[in-house]
Amino acid sequence: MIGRKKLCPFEPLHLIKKTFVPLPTLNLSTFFMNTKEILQQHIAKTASLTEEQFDYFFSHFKPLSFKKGQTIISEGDKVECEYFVISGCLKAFFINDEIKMYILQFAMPTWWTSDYDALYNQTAATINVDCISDVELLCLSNNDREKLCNEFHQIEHFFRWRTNKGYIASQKRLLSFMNNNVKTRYEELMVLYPQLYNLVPKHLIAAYLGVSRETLSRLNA
Amino acid sequence: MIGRKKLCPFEPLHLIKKTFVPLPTLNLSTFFMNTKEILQQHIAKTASLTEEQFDYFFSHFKPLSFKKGQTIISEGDKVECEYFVISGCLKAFFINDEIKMYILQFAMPTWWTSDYDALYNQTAATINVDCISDVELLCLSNNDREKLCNEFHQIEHFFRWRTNKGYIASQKRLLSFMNNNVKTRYEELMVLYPQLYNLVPKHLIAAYLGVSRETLSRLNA
DNA sequence: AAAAGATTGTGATCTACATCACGTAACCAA
DNA sequence: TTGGTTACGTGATGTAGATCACAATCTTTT
Repeated sequence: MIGRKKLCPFEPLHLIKKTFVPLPTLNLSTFFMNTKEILQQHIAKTASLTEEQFDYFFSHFKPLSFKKGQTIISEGDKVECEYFVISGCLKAFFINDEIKMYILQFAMPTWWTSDYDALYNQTAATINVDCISDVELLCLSNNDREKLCNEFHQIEHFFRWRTNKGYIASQKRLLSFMNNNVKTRYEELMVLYPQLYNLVPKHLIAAYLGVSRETLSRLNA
Repeated sequence: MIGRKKLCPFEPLHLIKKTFVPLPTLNLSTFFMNTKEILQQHIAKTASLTEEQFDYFFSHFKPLSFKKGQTIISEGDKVECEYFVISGCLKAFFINDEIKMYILQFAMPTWWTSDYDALYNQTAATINVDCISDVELLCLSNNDREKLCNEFHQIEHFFRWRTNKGYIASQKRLLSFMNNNVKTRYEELMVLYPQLYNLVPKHLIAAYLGVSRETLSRLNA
């Protein structure tokens, strides 16, 4: 665990008042599943694969473990893979003039992350990905994804839907950025992902919201 | 044509100095193609369909014409279709508190537009789409898209790539929003789409950049 | 051609957020 | 336990961009 443990003021009151209840997004059933089952359950929501097909699909993923603070993609790298998060939390971020950091995405269990621009267009990475906590990942290469999409219609279907969801979420975030002030965006984020409140330090939340850590700190008053 | 006709200061100098040259993005060959050929050429870039398959695909599109100022999607509507632009220019926008407008997308020829959140999730529209100029569109229903994606692997492939490109562009715009000031964002937009300089009024450019029209106006100084 | 509406520029003032500076508390490693 | 690092709060001050107000063009309609 990283950051201080405090009650998240954005959780519904009944959760705060009662004794500890598992956070809704920390799915306990997921916690006891193995890596393969986690991916299988994730895929099954949008694509139907036979056991054999899924085994074949799964055989293209490489399991990886990283420690807190380790880097997975650095600016300038050739990007070969995308990553499916089994446990832990990553950040995908951009560093401006070697000074300011902007976080594009926190990647939590069952989320996918990479520098998709660099990955699809085979250009050097412009964003970085590193580990906010110890993490377990499944790594899928760009070539294998395209091969699998080509071999199985259902897999292409899955990836269309995944990207679709990402696109819609990205449009919403853009709108929120234009339309709302920092306080509103912070509240939106905390309502959507209350686990972030204790999982990541506040200056990273600020970097996600696109404000200074000082301004974020002053919002509580 | 809408807006004043002035030389776009963001075009390369040699284009400004010489007598009129067609803008690079106004593809003259496209101009003389018919509706079906425009869609066919667009699809052919990412999917290979036989003539019969394309005819079948095309038969699901409904051609529509609108006049400048007409509304295609209003907030609160049930959204049934997405639109492929043949000619003209649309804007997809959000209105905040019945006062401020934020433009999510200008849709130009061979671009697709809709309220994708409402379309995919079958919820009421939160964004509006209307016509900045007279437009010709091809309309494809959500049901037909899903049916076609299911029937033809290559069509699902096409839509995966289309969404993918949109996702990457959206992420880039988000980063630019966090990282750059108005002037830089304006210059980026004008370099990417110089035709917008004369095609749409400046207050719409401002609404796309997320600033007031006054601030945009003052940038020239 | 005249009237009405849209588009754009510009001054004056206000405000949300950034930046700099400093202090305190929690965590970690030896 | 101690010393170093990271996280976080808060005052003082600076600034990009918003808002309000008014005027000058340009475009469209009648």
